[in-house]
Parts: sequence; C-alpha cells; structure tokens
Amino acid sequence: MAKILIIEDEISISKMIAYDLRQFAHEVTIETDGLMGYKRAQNEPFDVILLDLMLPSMNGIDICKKLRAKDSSAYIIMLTAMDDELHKLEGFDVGADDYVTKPFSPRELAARIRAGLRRKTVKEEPNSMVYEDITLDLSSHEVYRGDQLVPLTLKEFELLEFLVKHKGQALSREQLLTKLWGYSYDGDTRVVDVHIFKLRDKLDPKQEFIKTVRGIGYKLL
Amino acid sequence: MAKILIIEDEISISKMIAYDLRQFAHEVTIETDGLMGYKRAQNEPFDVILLDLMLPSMNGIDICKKLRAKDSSAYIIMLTAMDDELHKLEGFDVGADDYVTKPFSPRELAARIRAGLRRKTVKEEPNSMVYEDITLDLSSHEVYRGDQLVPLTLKEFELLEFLVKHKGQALSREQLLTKLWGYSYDGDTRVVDVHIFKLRDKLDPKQEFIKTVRGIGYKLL
DNA sequence: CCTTTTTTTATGGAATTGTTAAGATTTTGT
DNA sequence: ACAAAATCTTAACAATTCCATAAAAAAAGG
Repeated sequence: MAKILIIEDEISISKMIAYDLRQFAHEVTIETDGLMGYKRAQNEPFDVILLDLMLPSMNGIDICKKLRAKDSSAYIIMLTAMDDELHKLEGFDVGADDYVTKPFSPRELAARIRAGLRRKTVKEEPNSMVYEDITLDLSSHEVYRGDQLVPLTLKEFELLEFLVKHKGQALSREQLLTKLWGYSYDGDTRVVDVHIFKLRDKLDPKQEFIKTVRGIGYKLL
Repeated sequence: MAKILIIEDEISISKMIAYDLRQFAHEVTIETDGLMGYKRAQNEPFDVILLDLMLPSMNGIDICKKLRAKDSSAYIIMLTAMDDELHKLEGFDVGADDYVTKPFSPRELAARIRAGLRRKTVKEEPNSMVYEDITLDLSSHEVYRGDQLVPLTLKEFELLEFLVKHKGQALSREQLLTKLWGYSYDGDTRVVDVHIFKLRDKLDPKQEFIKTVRGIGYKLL
C-alpha cells in the first residue's frame, strides 16, 4: 500500500478518486489548494501525487516543476481537462511521469497508479529487509530486534545484510571476505569469526539463526 | 505568552497539552463540549484555538466554520485522528490554519503553536517545516529552537533543511555534497563535518538529533 | 584423548570523526 | 571601488571508535 496525495480543487472528483484508492488500502491525502498541496508534497514522502493543472493559489505545472527541482522522488501524474493539450505538453517538459485526461475512468487511473508504483519500486532499491523478527533499515542504517533498536557497527551491519540477502546459503569465509572486505583483501581469514561473534552477541546470543558450518563458514537459517 | 483555548473531549489529552503549554507561561483554557467551547471562543479573544474534530454537541468543523464566518482572528489548529483524512480536508476548506494528527508529540504541537503565534503577529505566509521543537521558516530563512531565533548561515540552513527533509535517512557526505554544494564539487569531503559541527553547536549541542553514522555520514533522528 | 576448528577475550593500531584555527572567498556597507 | 565583515574551505591535531591480529579457552570430530 502506498501514500498518495491528491491535489485537486473539485471536491467531487477528489473524493471519488480517494474512495477508489482506499479500496486498495492506499493511504490517501487530499488537498484542494495548490500551495498547501505543494507544501505537503514537499514535507511528506508520498509515493504518488495526482496533480490537477488548474488550481487555486499555485498551478499544477509550477508545483511539478518545483517538486522536481527539489528532489522529490514521487511519481507524479497530471490530471488535465480534455482540451488543454498544450498544457499536457508542458506537463511532460516539467517532469511529470504520466498524465490522464478528464474525464477518466477509475479503472484507468488505478492501473496507471499501479504502473507508477511498480516502476517506482523497481527503480528504487528496497529500503528495508526483514528476517524473522529482525528488521534492517537500509536507508537509516538501523537494525531492530523486535522493536528494540540494536546498534551495530558498519561491518556488522554489512555482514548481517549479506547474510540476510543470502539466507539459507552456507557462506565461506573467503566469500564473505571478498564481498565485504574487497577482492584484494589479504589479511587473516579469522576476521570473519570475530565479527560473527559480535553479531551473535548483539542479535543472536543463543545462536538460533546464525549457524556455523564447520569447515566452511557460516549461514543464516 | 498567549491565550490558548483547547476544545477537546478527551480529558487526558487536553490536560497533557495544557500542562505543557502552561510551562511556557501560556494562559490555557479547556472546554470539553463543542457548543460551550464555541461560545467561549466567540466571547473571549484567544490567540490560538486547538480544536478536536469529534466533539459532543457541536463538531470541530462547524465550530471552525462559524468562527471564521464571524472573523475570529484566532489561529486555529485542528486535531485529527490519524485515519480521518477526509475530515482533514474539510478542516482546511473550513478555514483552519494548521492541523496536527493524533498521536502527536507535545514538542511538535508546541512548535506549531509558536509558529502560529509568530505568523499571527508578523502576518506572513508560512512556508515552514517543523522538526521536534525546531521550526524552519523557508520564506524568511529563519530558524527557531523553541521560541528562540537561532541565526544560521546559508550553508547551515540548507544543510538543516536537507536533513529535515530526509529525516531518518543516513546521508553520506557525498550525497550532501552533490545536493548542497552542486554536482561538480570536487573539494574536501570534510567540509560537511565542519558545517555539521557548527549546526550542532547552534541547535543541538547535546547531539540529540543529529547523529553521526560512522563510515557513512550523518542522519537526523 | 588428541587434533582440528571455532568461540571468546584482549589489545595495539588504523581509520574515522570532532574540534579549532587560520587563510581564502564572498558579501556587505560606505 | 574599496575596506570591512561575514562566511566558507582547508588543514592540522585531538579524541574516539572500530577493526585486525594474536592467543587462550572451548567445542567438535574422529
């Protein structure tokens, strides 16, 4: 489910769209004023923004331009009235990802939003990984065991990330060294053991998840 | 200090808010009933009115509409439950100046009230971001820590703005340099450290908010 | 029960960040 | 246009954190 912002002054339209989107468990926010909408778009991390062209206090084109000038990562869909073809063009110049002409069917809009979301998720890397009750937040570099924040050092974090990414695989010390320490690493192969120990100490004291594969290395169940 | 009216039927919430606000020497009045609250709002010159949406005998939306219709000069902040996004919309149509979704932190509410009071006296368009009790006024380029104006240089301001906009994310020095200094910047990467140091010095001497992510860069909690 | 491998602990040193100050650059005031 | 002031950048040193190594203790395997 995604965070979606609708900036549209015709309340009947925005309510209809919002109703449909909420059916798909999306979190929908509506703004009727251009400037207010722009401010929210700027300050909250929306996944998709539906943007009407004609708006009070600030029009859709300017909003789109400004959002792109900053580095909003939102997928922006412009809503245009049938006849302003010219504006449609500008909409694209301006950094919109897609456009829909009014009147449109809810189905079509929903499909375009889904397409946008897919594209967005493919484009961006996943920003969190979950393993059992351990959550790795890649953007904030935080790790939680349940809802307990567990401070890890960089190497510990990278090691855990690699383990989770390859869970189930037995990973040799050499593999870990070349991937996490770099291909030209020529130090002691036992470095890995020490970091595994520290990871276990912080996250898995009972060695429930991080198993040692004798003669090889380690693996995450 | 200001006269503040809280219209909220959940006594635990209103008492908590009132307690916090009185710490700042504000004069706080509480009403639990919609109609009663409306009457007081009409008859006394409050600077700020905190208005719950769902209230007995008269809801927040109607109160707000009627007060605006009379042209009460109060700065009205709507308190909305997380999920009634639709009501939030109506709240704006209706002339509220700001809104806060429950649950909210006392700090954030206090900051928004201060922002409202400032705006009320200076009468300028607010284009502001609020983080904890730090308010960033983007149009005047002013930053407040609580009530206190904190003079920042341009780079410090931009840095803070970027941190707030990406709060929670660990931001690398390279990211900050390319976004804030420009894509072609080729100087020392430690410039960032110095500016972080100065920002902390002015806004966060105890390093409560601006955390360093060793091996990466910095992040705002 | 002896050997091999892994776990655990301790420590010096390397790398990263904090802090300060001085020089360079830009902005402001006159 | 010039001088003064403010801000930014760089460099150097201090403080801190983290990592790699070594080496002892424990466990596994035969």
